[in-house]
Amino acid sequence: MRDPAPAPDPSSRSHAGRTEPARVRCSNCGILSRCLPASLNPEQLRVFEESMQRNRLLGAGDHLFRTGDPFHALYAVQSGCLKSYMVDAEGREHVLAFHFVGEIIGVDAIYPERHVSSCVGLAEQNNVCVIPYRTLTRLMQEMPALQAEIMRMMSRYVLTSTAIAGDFSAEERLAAFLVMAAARLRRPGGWSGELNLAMSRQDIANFLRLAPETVSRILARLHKSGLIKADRKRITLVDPEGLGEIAACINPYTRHRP
Amino acid sequence: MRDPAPAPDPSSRSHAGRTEPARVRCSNCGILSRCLPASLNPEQLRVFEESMQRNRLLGAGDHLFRTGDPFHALYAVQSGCLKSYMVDAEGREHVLAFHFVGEIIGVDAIYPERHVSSCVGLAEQNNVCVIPYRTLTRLMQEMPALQAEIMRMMSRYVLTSTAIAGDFSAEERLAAFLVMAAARLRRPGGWSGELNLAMSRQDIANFLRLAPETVSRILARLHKSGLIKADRKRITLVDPEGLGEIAACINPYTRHRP
DNA sequence: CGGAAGATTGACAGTAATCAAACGCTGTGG
DNA sequence: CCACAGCGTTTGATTACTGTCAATCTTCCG
Repeated sequence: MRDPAPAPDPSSRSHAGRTEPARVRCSNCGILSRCLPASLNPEQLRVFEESMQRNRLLGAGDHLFRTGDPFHALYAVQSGCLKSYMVDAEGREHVLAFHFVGEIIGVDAIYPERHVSSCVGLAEQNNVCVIPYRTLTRLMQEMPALQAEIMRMMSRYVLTSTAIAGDFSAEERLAAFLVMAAARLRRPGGWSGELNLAMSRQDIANFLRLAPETVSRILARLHKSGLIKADRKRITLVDPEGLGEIAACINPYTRHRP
Repeated sequence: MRDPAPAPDPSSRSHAGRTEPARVRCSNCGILSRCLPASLNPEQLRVFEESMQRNRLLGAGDHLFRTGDPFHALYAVQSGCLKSYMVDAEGREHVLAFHFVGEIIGVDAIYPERHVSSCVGLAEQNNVCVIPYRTLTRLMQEMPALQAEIMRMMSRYVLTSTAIAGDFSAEERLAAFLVMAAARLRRPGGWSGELNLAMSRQDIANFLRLAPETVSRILARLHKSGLIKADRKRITLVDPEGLGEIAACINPYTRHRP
């Protein structure tokens, strides 16, 4: 999330601004291995790059799109962290998903052809690659590897959606959230056990359909149990196994790997 | 669900048996307009048909697949109704989805390459078309219309998953469930307002993360309010508008249509 | 007809929400 | 450099929605 961005394009260093950064070269991107075009060969990768629009750089609170916006493109998170949310008729906010580095945003808008949720940046800098949908579908025709990756990606999306949707206790859901976040933030290189969450307690609560007070209380309880260390947004998984046991029910990420 | 099956293949009348029915011809199928190959031209349709395996005919309680089974194919519901569910470590059953006529089963297994849920028939007869995944991905390459339909289908899957997952009251979720079921069961031809649910109260409860008693109570309450008539599995939506108001929050099906 | 399974209704309990207040960062301005 | 405002977080007390336990009723088959 707010970790040192993995080999960002130099031009994106024109930070602070909505001044559009230059188009990113996937071949130089530090997160290529975890992104959509991971399995493309060099020539395909070049074609894929060519079809991307300029990246968008969002500060904390900047919107990528809002409910009702027409759907034109999917987005890949190059750095940062974003949340998709809806506000219902009663004014309650529902967080549908958090989007970490390497993940794809916007699949829920394909069918309705416009965005049903809003998407906002959480980290201080959020760099997203813009993948025009029309182009993407064309490329899928030519690149079986890309098509396969997209199908996997959407399948994974369904898995994660159904995971938290289940009938689990507050503690189980929060534990699962932490384990999932850890799995999704983990770099191939290894991992210290320390999370740096970009989202607020309120966001976590709205995602897990809990009150923010409940999130605090459970985090405190897990802390006292010695399973985690919770200091504001810096959360350390002291006993991942123990956490995983609590979250045993859920967690597609730990259960099934191809 | 248990409605008169829409123009089923004559051979499927060899009911009662697991004796495999002959391959169904999509071009003759009564639900073609609501199914995956809806937008294919006649020639493409012929090719699509050729690549299908024999249909599977399931009685109530028969399993289509179980957790852990290797993933080879997606399934399209030609008639009947099925549920996907998981049993967690504590032995609780979680219903992930109900599958109505025209809907696709198995997308959550694409990523893990084996089934993470079990799928079982609910109606007395459930006829599902078997679409080998390997073949499907090949056909997608050649048929843009098929590819587009699959992307829409998976997007819709994400939408419905996130709908019920939200933080809504028991009444809101149940109302939304009824409205969604009505929308998904509605024939193009029109509709009386009467539902014939194939699933038990327990199934509904496990899907909506409620106790079966709560489902009963809320149905009774909605009945007294004059919004529905609930007689066992036969539920009539007397005041769909009123129901829709309660479910205002959720319901991708009523909200966004392309 | 009788038994079993599912559905309904009632009484009570528990988890998590709500209301309320205090605490601790963070950033600003004196 | 420190004071203070503002916001998010934490903690406590109480409420309420929904779950659990239990009994009854209905339907469906054997």
